[in-house]
Amino acid sequence: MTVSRVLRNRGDVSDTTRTKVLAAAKALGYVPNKIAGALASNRVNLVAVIIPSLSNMVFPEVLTGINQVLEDTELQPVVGVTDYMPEKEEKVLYEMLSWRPSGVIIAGLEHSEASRAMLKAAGIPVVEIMDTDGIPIDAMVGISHRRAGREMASAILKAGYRHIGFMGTKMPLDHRARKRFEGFTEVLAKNGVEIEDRAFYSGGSALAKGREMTQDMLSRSPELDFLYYSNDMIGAGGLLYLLDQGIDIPGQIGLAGFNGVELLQGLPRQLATMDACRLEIGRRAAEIIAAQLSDPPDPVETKVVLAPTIAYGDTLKRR
Amino acid sequence: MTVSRVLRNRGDVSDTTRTKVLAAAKALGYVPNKIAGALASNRVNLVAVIIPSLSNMVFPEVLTGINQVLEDTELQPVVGVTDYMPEKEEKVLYEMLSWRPSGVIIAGLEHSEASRAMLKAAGIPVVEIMDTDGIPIDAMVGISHRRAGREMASAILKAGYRHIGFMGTKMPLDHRARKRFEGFTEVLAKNGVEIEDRAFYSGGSALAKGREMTQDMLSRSPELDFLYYSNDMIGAGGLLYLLDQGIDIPGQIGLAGFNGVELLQGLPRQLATMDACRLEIGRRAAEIIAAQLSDPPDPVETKVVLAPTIAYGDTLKRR
DNA sequence: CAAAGGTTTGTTCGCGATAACATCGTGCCC
DNA sequence: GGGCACGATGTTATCGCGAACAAACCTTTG
Repeated sequence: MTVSRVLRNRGDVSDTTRTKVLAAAKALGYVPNKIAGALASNRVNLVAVIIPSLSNMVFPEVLTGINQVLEDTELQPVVGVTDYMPEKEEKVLYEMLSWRPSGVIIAGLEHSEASRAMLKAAGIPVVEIMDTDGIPIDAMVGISHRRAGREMASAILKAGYRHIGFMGTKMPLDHRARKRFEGFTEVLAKNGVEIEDRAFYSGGSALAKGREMTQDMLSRSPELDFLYYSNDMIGAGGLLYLLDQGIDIPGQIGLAGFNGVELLQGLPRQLATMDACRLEIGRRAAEIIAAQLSDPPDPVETKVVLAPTIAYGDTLKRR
Repeated sequence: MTVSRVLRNRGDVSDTTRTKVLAAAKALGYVPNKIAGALASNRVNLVAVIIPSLSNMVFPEVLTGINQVLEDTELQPVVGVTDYMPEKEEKVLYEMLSWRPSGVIIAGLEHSEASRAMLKAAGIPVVEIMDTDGIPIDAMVGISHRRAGREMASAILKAGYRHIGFMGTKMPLDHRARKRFEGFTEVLAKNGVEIEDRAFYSGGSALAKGREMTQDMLSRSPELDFLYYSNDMIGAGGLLYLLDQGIDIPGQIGLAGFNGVELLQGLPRQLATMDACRLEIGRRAAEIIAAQLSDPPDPVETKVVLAPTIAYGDTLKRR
């Protein structure tokens, strides 16, 4: 018991025994068994973080934000990846919950019935992140992707572009991309504009795909004067292709992506994009979890809607 | 006990009771407590994966390889990030080991004395990955970065370049980058060539840094005819800059990076690089863990040295 | 129909820690 | 010097499950 107290820094232990215990622990290479500790204390201090993908640049940045905040607490994030598949999300969630984490941060607002039931039944703080177009189970932090789509559409129309092509990923289950697209077309429709060509890809190097798709689309639909990409990577590919071709950007053709990835800063031109507030989302989500778990719970805003900001860069005319 | 048997699919249970149990579990939303299970059975089925960074594109790919293999087993990876800091590695390792994982996959061969002691004392399979220039604690999978550096140097010299500049990250603790550099300079030295200029960066967008640094270096040392970058991202930045400047590549200046990232496929020119076998490393490491944990342990090769292959691309003359 | 043997279900104990409470010492005060 | 308070240390029960063994229940067979 004294050893336990020393190693957890809890309760009074005299300095002499404390040092003796620490010395012995070191000599023996003793590593406490958190499994037993967690069982006995009913406290786990793990936060399950469930995201669709790691190979995306956007989620690692969210993780960074989460880490930054949790580092100052005793909480530790544990990451699970769903590959955008609801069944896998369900499985990962089940696995995670069976470790009885202290909280859950999960991407998106769309989950299977079973997943929602598990989250509700878990009796722990749940923060749904990235997206705010929907009703959260508990807390949420994100941006409105519908609004992001709408704002980009407005900016494009205001700049005078009228013949718009769209390129995105072939991901029916990426609800956020879908919502952006919906918001985008909604504003276009209100202004009597329709998307004139579209293309979707899956797999491969996004940059290379952006190139190819742009080439294909322009040869198919040479009248286009604007290309909207569902992410910056393919947008960057398109940009590089158009620059190669000596096309006037943003005069002849305008371009925009989404995400505000750091990569863009190194391109010959700055691609117009919209910041998805990834780091901030991670931080705020972690803060909500931490606040709800502190004793007594700190009051926090549990429905956080961040405002994505448009970056015009060099590929979208301004008026 | 019968419930336990049903939920773990272990032991004989009649179909009638099995269905009854499953129905009840579902109705109650019962999620078994793995903490208690792990404590009782002394089996955890977690594999600790300890890597320096997630924002790098190289480690996510290793993780993908690990995932691919572990998905077919009952093992589950748990990721810890060290930010290239030995103290943090030590801390993360300690935290991880206190959950008593079934195996450890850890990047690099260089660890603090304490970390090595913990790994040895843990009594579980340990696979050190990425690098093979050194002596592993237990198993290792990777490439020789020294050799990678040497081979690139040979290729560059063979192509006739003699005035070489180097750009890399300011990371004294990235041992693999260091070893590549050592191998590189070693071959140069043998051929009476020295690196004529060098620059290091930290933080920021690698692509943008590649641009800036290349510009600076060439204005400082205009006589250079080859630029060797410690990673593809800054190499790509340099490439884009030089193309902007209308410089003849690979005639006037040759370029090479390292890693073989997918990104490169979308660039206007293919940057010369060397594949680090990231996916393969992840897969092999996971296979070693899985094999050693199967009962009885499958025999596997525990010292796997993969051969990095050079890709000449369009930025390195061939002869 | 009893014994044997297999299948299914139940009991007990312990995993390694912590919570809660109990005990031991020491110093202080009246 | 006795009583008390408080800090330091020790005891016991418990967390939820699985291992190992025990018991109950079937089925088969001579």
